[in-house]
Amino acid sequence: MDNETRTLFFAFFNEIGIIAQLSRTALEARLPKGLTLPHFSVVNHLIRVKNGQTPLALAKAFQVPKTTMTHTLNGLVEHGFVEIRPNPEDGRSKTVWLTETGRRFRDAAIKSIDPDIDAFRAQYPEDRIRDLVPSLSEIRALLDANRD
Amino acid sequence: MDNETRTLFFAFFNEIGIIAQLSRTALEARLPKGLTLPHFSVVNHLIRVKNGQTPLALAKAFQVPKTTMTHTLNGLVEHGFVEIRPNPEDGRSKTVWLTETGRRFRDAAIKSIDPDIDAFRAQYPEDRIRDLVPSLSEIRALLDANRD
DNA sequence: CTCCATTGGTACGATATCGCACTAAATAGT
DNA sequence: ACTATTTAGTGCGATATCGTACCAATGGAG
Repeated sequence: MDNETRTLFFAFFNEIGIIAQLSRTALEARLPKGLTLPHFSVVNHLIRVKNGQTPLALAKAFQVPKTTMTHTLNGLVEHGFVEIRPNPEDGRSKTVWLTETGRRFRDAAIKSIDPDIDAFRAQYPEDRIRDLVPSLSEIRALLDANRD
Repeated sequence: MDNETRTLFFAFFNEIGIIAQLSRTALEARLPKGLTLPHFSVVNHLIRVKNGQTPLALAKAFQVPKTTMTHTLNGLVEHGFVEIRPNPEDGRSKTVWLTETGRRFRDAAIKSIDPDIDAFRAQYPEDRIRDLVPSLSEIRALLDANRD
């Protein structure tokens, strides 16, 4: 393979990786101690997408192994942010439901993150982000499909 | 803040996070067992950028805490991929040098990853990636600068 | 109905990541 | 020169991540 091509793709995925790392760190700095990006993401997902999802559905939504999701959900249960109930449609499965405490946690997190978004938006305009998302979404879907 | 704005930025960073995760997993599947993306990245960096860097310089290049870099370098030393020598210019510091084994590891890794890049490139053309990199690079630099 | 392959979830162990505290060397201020 | 501060690296403990093995429920084939 052409070396410049390889360098280009490495540079691309490298930038992606560093942005992921920096944004994650920035977000976690706003969360109460002991809570991580996955904790916030799951709660946010339950609000924005659908409450009462199964653990496996959540694991797939975030592209993590199911054991990792089990661990994340245990943390959320310990904090009282979600409740786990049996799945009436499948005895092997469970469902995950937000609690009022979980909603308050999410609202507080949003409130403390908003200023950071504003600051970032002032330096990198919303419209430019809007232009990037479809490309990234397509790339994400391709990588996901290529995964065996 | 406008809710749609917030959703947009969350979507953006979410796509970034998932791409980072999927690409990392895909790369690590090609590496010998026990070796991770950071291991490969450091070796690659020593070849592409500069041999004989200090651990702290490497930590900064990859935006990880220095303790994490210490851990990664220990793994590389155990595999015989790098040698650590004192830094003649600073008694507190060290320098990291590739070994011949390390070069071979890197060459073999590249060879096994190239087909994946080719497959991806067939679905998402190189030129579109080339267009994305400057924006991502700018965003990475902004996030890095905003980090206190 | 019985068997067997598949599926959802967890227990456990290995290891990656990272914050905190510490040491030793370098540097700045006086 | 002397002291205080900063800097490079490590030891250690906490915890996030993930692979393997396992169990229980499901669903399909006969």
